Amino acid sequence: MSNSSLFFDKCYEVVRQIPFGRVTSYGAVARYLGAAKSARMVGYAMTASHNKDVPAHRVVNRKGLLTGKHHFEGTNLMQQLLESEGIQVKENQIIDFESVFWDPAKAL
DNA sequence: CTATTGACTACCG
DNA sequence: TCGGTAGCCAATA
Repeated sequence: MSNSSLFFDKCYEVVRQIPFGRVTSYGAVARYLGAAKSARMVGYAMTASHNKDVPAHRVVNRKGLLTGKHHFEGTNLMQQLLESEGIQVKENQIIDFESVFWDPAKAL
């Protein structure tokens, strides 16, 4: 059952609500959770999200850069997943990032 | 207990 | 425009 008292689990819930073909940033999630200064914690939570049903590949830094791709299997799995959703990625950076950006604060 | 590290972000020159 | 630095908070050694 959902222990939403944990900051990590809150991150998972938000990330899980990211619609198909959209992405968001660590800071956006952190800000939505009321911890704008804890963007690093969101990324830290993603490291532990391997066992959860969390589309961590849809979460990137505020520049649209795939900083966490090294945590996925292989070397380009994260990019491949994004491209599979219709998101163009070049040099570990999402193209037209603003267009695919999904803000939880606005959507929720 | 302190020090180091990290899937970040904002500020400064 | 761009690179470096500081602040941030939790986990790990």
